[in-house]
Amino acid sequence: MIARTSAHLHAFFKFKGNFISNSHLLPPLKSPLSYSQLGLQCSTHTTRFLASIHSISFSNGDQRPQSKFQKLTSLDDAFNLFDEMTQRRPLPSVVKFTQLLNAVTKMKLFSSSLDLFKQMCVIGVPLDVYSMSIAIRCCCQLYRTNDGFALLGCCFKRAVVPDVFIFSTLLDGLVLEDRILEAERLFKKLIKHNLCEPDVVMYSTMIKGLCKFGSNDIAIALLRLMDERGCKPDIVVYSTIIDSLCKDRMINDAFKILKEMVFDKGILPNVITYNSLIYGLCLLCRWDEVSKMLQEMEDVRISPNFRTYSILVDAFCKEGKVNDAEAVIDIMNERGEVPNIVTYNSLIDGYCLRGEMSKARIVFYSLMSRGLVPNVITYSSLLNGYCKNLKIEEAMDMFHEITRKGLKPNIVTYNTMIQGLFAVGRCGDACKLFDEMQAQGLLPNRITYGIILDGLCNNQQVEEALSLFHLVGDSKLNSNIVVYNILIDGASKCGKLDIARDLFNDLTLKGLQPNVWTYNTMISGLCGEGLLMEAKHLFLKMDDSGCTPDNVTYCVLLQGSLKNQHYDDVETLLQEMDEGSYSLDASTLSLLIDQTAAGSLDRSMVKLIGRLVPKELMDAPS
DNA sequence: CTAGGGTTAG
Repeated sequence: MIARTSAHLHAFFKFKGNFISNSHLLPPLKSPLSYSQLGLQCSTHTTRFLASIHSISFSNGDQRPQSKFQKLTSLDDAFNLFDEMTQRRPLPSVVKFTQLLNAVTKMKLFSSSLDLFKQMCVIGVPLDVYSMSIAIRCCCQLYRTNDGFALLGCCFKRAVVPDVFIFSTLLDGLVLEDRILEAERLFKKLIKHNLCEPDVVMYSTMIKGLCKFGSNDIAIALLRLMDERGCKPDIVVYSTIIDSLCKDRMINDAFKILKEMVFDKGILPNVITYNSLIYGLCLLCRWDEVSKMLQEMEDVRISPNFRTYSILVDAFCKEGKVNDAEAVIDIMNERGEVPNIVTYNSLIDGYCLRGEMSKARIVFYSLMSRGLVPNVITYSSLLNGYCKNLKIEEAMDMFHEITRKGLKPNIVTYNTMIQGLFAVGRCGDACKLFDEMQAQGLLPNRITYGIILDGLCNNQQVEEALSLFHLVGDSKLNSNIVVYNILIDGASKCGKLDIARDLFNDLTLKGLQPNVWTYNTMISGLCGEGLLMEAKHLFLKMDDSGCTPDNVTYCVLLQGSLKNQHYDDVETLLQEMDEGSYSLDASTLSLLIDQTAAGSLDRSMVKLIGRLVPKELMDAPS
């Protein structure tokens, strides 16, 4: 089974290792810009689509605004109205058709909207810059930005001059598809060739793209540039940047930008800005400041909305503070913000992560009694809970329940289940499921890869994991510090410290930054082999390279020092911990107590040790 | 009659 497994995995990752898509480069544009110069290929589908578009002259219908377009609530109504309009003679104006198109687009029915657009072309409604921009937006929202560019080509052909709306929409499409290089290129061309003067929306779209790509600095540079060019950044631009900084845990920078917005530009934050900041503070577990933010919102009379509550519920659950999450849900109910399935999913996940499966099930039944329908995420959380508790049969039941309920397990479901099978040592079944997943048309991702490497390492198949790793080679999959952390841990735990060292050196050569985990794993491995000097050396090195040691680092080093009778080091470490507000974990603490009792550790340290005991351990009866 | 920002499973 093992041999079959590995051949299998190898074969897969060898050929599919690079499934993370690369952006396609746009050829440089020449002025004047034309569709073909944008270099985007039409699909056959698009070609047919274009072929169906004809320009025929039209008669003007009446021009008064009609509210019936906004009143449309169902697609059927829209189609009926469309049919009725096409029967009228003279044909209603393009404005009427565009209003209808817009109504359907507002319902997010982009495909239907495009169908209507095609029919408009067929019956000869002339296209103007408005109708074109809506059609292009539909393409872009459907992740068919290339088709959007094809329509841009139509604009050129029929002398519709594309405006800043159309270009912003296309830019947004490229950003949506992660084609950031092309987005940048398009943006620069537009400015360079004076095709349109970017407005605040276009800047904000480009800034969103830069943030998404992880270049907050460049995004901020663009913020400065727009200001210089006389385009005033507004709350959306600022909030985009603030949100990105918050997501990247750069909360201080986020507050700096916020201050600039408020004090230099006189723009007050709104509920969206607050939500971003609250999210960022939650990520960093800075609960005091979260509550300050909520207080501030109340002071300036901005009510928290559904998303605010959702962020809080989710954050509390992730922190294990499920009771606090429950309290937030109560508040939501009181204030008429009805919790939805996502809210309850967070709660279920919170209980599952704490292993409180019966409570998770209670929430599960209560959400159903409220008429909410569990989705694949609900089941995946429960599945994950059972897996983490090593209740593999229950997990399997849950897995099958998903299909029984007519839902489809997704990549997360499979990843979770595969991880669960590895956790109980059922490697063969894990691999079978890996096959099944692909048979279902799901592509393994970097998480799958990590789970498999980790699963192999923890089931005495480190060699297998390493050969899989080498086979994947220089692919993007291996440019991930997590992969190294798993392998370094696996290698050192089975006594292959040389390999662990090699991996550690290799990652730096690749330009990867070791993180706290990497250092902790290496230090732990070195301590395990009694190589205290080398471990201490690495400890100093990590601090030098800007990686702050955490509790784990100190506890690992303490345990190493204790087990190797380096009592001087124990004292130094304890003092450093005291100065840096670190705390002891349960196992290190009990080791310290044992050694003090046995007389090998000086009693003068007891007081110091006492200060390092975290509150949780004090309360726990042991 | 057309374009931009916030939460959500591993």
